[in-house]
Amino acid sequence: MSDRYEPGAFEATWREKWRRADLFKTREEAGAQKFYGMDFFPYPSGAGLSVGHCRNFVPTDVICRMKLMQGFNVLHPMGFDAFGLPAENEAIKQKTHPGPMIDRYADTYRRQMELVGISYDWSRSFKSCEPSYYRWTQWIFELLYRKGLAYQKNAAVNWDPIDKTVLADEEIVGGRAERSGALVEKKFIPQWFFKITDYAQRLLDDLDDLDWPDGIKNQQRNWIGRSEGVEFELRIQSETPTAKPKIIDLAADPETLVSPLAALTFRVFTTRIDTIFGMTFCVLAPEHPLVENLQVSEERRIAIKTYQEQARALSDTDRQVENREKTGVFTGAYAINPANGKPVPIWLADYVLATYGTGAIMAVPGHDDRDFAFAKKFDIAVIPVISPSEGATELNAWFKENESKLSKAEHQENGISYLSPFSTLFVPLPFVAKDGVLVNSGEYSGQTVAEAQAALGTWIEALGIGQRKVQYKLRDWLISRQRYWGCPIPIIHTKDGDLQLVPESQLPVELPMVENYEPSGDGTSPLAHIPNFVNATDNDGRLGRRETDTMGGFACSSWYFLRFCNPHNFDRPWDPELVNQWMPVDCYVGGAEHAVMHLLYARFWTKVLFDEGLVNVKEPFKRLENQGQVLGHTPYRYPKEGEQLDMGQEGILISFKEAETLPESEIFYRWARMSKSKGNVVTPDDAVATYGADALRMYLLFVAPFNADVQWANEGMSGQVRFLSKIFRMVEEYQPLYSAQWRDLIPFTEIDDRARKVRRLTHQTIKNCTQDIERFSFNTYVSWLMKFVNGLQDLGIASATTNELSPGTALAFSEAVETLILLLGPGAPHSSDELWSSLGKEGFTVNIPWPQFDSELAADDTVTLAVQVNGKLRDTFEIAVGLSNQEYEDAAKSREKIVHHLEGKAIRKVIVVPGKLVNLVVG
RNA sequence: GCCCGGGUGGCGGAAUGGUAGACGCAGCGGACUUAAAAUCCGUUGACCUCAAGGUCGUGCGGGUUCGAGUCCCGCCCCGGGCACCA
Repeated sequence: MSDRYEPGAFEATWREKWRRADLFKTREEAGAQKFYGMDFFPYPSGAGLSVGHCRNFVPTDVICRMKLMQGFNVLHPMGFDAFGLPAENEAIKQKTHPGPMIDRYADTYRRQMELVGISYDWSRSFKSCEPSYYRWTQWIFELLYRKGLAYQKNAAVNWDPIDKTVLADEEIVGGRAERSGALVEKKFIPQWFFKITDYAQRLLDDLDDLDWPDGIKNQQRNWIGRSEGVEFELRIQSETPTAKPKIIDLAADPETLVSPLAALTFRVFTTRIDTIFGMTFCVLAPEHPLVENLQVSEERRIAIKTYQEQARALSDTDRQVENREKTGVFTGAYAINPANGKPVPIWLADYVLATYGTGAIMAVPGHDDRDFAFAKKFDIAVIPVISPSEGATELNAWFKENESKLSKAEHQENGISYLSPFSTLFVPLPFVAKDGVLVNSGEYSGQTVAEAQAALGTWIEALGIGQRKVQYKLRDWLISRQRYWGCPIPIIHTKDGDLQLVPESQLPVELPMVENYEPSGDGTSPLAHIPNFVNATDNDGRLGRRETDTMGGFACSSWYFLRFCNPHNFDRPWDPELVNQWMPVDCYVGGAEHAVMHLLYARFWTKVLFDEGLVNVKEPFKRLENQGQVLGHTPYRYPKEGEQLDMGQEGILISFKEAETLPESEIFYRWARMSKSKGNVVTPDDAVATYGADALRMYLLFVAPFNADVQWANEGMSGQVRFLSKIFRMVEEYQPLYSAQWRDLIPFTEIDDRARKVRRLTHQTIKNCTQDIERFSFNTYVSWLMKFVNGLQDLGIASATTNELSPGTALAFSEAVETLILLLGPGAPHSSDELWSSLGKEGFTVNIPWPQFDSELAADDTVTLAVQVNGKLRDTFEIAVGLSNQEYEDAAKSREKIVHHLEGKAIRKVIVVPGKLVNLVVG
């Protein structure tokens, strides 16, 4: 063996030995505990892996390898998320078929993962585009359909004109398609949805018990967007416009009551029912169906139509511009505020969304920012009904006195400025805080917001015009894609326009292998233009039409973790016994960008499958960890005069080659996510060739906390080369004195002070390494190993061969060397095996039991006691552990330096933290 | 605007309310060497001081505590997510 880390000499050899020994085939020993460790399902891109990807799966590998050594049955699989837009787009660009292309790319991924020594059980691998897999994706689709959780409806959807497909809300960022960057357009076509909204509450509730990063849990909570409120009905009165709208007293006007218009109603949802007395207008979304039924003058009808068309033409981006000026149009109709019987105008405005709640709101400009902005622009009354509790009484009195002045007409003349007389009594409007008291609200005046919400909710329910309701922002999951490269939806449209499921026995509906699969661009899938595919016989033997949309890739990744438990089952998606044996995934590792897509969908499917009794877990991923990104040093140049920059860019991306040719004043560097297009990718191939796989692994672990971003520097790996070399040298030098029998001999050998220190260090290191791997603190895991090596050197292991060692010390060093090699195993498995064999041992360290720490051996017999005077550190000294508080106190007081600080002062208080610190409070 | 993270030496970062800066990188000084590489030893937060020693120091301002990087209140800055969701 060499006295340094020479990866070229042994790493590939060990990987070959692991492969031949089938070392990572999943062990399923009866009686052993299980550990399911998994990385996110990767899409194998043509660029291959970068060291950034390794940052994900090296740590997972470390924890899986430790669990293997601890005797767990470990399931550590890897497969490929092969269906979907990225693969199809890439294949179109390359003028090839996505199937074979993905196979090639996946092979590259696998080769690179093996190069880094990841312990995947490849016998369980699959790609989501294989019929043997997607057969069961379709099977689950059918299950959802039968349960009423999959449905088709004509919907306004997000249309990506570049990728020529429909996209889910989640795939749109700032009005642009996340993938293609295209401005998303609106399109009305029939779409398939999964009814995830039925599970909103459970998806929210069950987050509480998950061991996930708080950030991800919060993102999911926000995405689900639960809010509690009241939904109630408003009656409408249409009327022809007059110069000044007259106020209609419904009760006093029998005509309005018999008029068919009087029966017109619409519903609104509010979370602030306590502000109902302050409702001064209502707003309908432009798309609200009621608008067509309003009887209004021709003039108004035209204005309304114009506004509706404007709103429809508006792209989502335009509509979502920050602080956009409010727009709207008065419908000419009035609704009756049920709280006080007063009519309020009904407006149309696009700040109310058709897709949330009822698509209509009661507007309370006094206590809502948006309503206030709208009221201000269109000069609508603003009536305060909530006040900070101080001053509420005076305010109420003022309202009582001035009630007559508060008519609508009066207000319109005075704008909102009429509030100024009591501005001293009132905070500026809109007052949106909830810690206030009702004013100007009839019998509810004086109640707190919370009290009034309860009372008014009850009142609405008793009146029979509404009820308390919970609303969610979560929308149903849009699953269909008008594209070729995806899992076909197993549905046949019959002649009569009915939908039928393809019988289970006929699954999978296979994707036809065709040459031309490019998007048709007409809003239909390319599959619609393949007669052999489209023409199908329905279940009654008649000619029907096959559904030609395919499922988005998130369907495939919503259950793959179940298939890994039983990947080659031909008859069933999985054997429940096997799935229940392995599930849930104990540790799931991947990027934070999937917070509200994949992770929410997979949870939804798992719950549906749980309800069906097909799995016995309600949640798929017990623990989730997000790795930080690896950023590459990326050169840019400043723009030349007149040159256009992309949004948010400060310069123009250039290659490293180009950067070398330009003067320093014209270029600058930024840290950017590694990507092929930025040319800043460091591949594992390069890193392994130059520094070695173990050096790469150790550097990835050590460079930063697991979830923090990393600024990549190749030089960092040379530090790990140095550290590993140090270990090789140490083991090489100690090898002649190594005794494999240390465990048996130590009990019969005298352990001197030095031996005790060696053993203490060894056992403390075992404890710390085990704990830190468990809690994903890999950087400190590596640093404990470094301290271990440094410590053994300080204890003279290097001079062991030249100096006489006591038998006990020699055995203690043998234990230490062996332990070091085993603790190193998860991080640097090649080196671990190489060192292990250099001690004359057979086999692989991954099969050797993980070292056990002995708390007695790990315990210190002396401590460094810190002595503070008035909280300031004044002295430290070594003292035995296990003394009484009094003994520590006395020892501290007798220290020379301390005596000096105590001179002439009285000790008022003494705090003793046993074995740590004594704080003397003097005055 | 709302919701999450985060702010510690020249750099990456450590630190269950108890000795701030572990471990490493980079630097500096030295040993070995004809020389270099490799390796080893020492040193490295700032300031005051010949020294012993002392003062300050974890984004800013307050507070709780015998004791605060850590807890509380109020801000500032950076990163991420959501956003006219009633």
